[in-house]
Amino acid sequence: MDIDKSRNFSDWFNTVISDAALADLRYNVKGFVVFRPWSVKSMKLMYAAYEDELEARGHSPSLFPALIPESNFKIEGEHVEGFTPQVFWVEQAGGNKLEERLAMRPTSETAMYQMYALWIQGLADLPLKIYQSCQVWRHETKATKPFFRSREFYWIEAHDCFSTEKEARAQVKEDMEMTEAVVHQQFGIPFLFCQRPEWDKFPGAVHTYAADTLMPDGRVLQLPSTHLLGTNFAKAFNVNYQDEKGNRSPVWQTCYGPCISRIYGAMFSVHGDSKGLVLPFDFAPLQAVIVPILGKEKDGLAIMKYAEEVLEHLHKAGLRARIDSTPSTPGFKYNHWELHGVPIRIEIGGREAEQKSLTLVVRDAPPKTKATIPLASAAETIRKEGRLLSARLVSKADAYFNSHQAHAKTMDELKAALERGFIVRAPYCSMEKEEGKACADEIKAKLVGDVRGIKYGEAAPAHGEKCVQCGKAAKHFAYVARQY
RNA sequence: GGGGCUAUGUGCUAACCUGGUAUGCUUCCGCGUUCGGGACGCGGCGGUCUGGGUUCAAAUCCCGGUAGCCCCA
Repeated sequence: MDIDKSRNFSDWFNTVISDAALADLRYNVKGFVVFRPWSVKSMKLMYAAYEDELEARGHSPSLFPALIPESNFKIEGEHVEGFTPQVFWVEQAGGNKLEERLAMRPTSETAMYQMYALWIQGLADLPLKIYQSCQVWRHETKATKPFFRSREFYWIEAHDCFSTEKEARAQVKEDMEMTEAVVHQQFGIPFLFCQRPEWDKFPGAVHTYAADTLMPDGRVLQLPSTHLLGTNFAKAFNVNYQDEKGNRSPVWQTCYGPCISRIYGAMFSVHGDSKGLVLPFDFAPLQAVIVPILGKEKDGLAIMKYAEEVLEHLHKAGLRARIDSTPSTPGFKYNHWELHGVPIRIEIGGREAEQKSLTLVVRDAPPKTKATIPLASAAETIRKEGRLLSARLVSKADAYFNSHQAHAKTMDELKAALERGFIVRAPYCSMEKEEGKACADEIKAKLVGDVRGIKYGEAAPAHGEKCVQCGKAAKHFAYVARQY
């Protein structure tokens, strides 16, 4: 495809979606896209990795209904206010108007917590840690973008209840650790965890922490967020437990929402190159593709027979592999599978069949880098090369992310860094709504930059630091970036 | 949320200004020759987003709808 994603990311993104058949954007409802097999296979692997991580940390799967009665939806005040503008409503069934309209869940707090109220009686029922993998619907801004911001998306939401604030805060921290373990270490996507400003929290939450990653066009994209809900929802939905003294108290809650379809978009955007997708070995639908080079008719049969033997060897080792025996020429297939991000290509012609060897090409290798290896150790070598490829992707992505960070003391410095596509740290007056929002609005209006919040765990600035915008004493270092 | 641009077969595109038989490439199907970095020949299938208006006549002009892309908030 040959498009430089750092020069024209939008063009690269749309081309790769269409050429690698990740999604079909021709479905005729705005903001809704058809996800095609090549992206879905990867997303299923990503779901599985995430679900394993959640279950290893004590979460259990459930499935809640997609429709939420309006009366449930309206129980928690801030939540209603925040989400109502985005809700799709079901108002009719079979031509009859419903007595009460039903919200298509934009998120499931109001579906799940009324059930939690029934399930939780005492300390023995806590902690309760439940997740579901599902799709949700939000009537987003008209600037929809496949994978990044669509009106229907596929995610996991984990909703946890505890008897103490301390445990809930520990859960928020664990959510961040899971994000590191999965999104960064496995998917290879670096990010910065920010505590969002008071004016930019999840509706109904006490605190919101969200992972921001950086796209090749210099805009940040929010990946998983985790929220300390406090006892707001528990009080509204009567999710109470009886403590040792016999008192009924509301539970402390957290929720965590990694959006797989968006993370997948971030993953291929971060790792892709001018030839197309580059996928981490563990999340590629195909880990190795065998391209037979048939030559003259009489050799053809022997070559195909040997290719089958190689495939069987790889399948026995548990690798996802196939032979591309379509009639196209080898050169066409090389380009085709590079576009699709298959990590390892195996070329098998007359020479390989004779020597019982195979020629190996790794997706991110410099042009014309090929190695010939013996069949006996092929699966082992492919696994090793796959691991190395994934590791290179993480370090390349980290290097890019780390080299696009800046510090600004003045609005001019901030402006310059934002224009270069950086995430910028700057001293900032306050994350409280009354004191700090005006500066964020100014920064948005003047510099098209968004105040993303403060970095989790980072120390406050020394005395004497002044807010980059208003010049008042800075309580925080804020992180500012252009956002999706 | 505001604005701009656009919609012709699977995809890209010509014709649109100046109304009159819809162009070429690609994909796809068939046959044959090919195969170590995007092969080729011959034959075939397939199209004016949608609703209304103007007109003898609409891909073309006008109005609405829907969808897409881009810019701004």
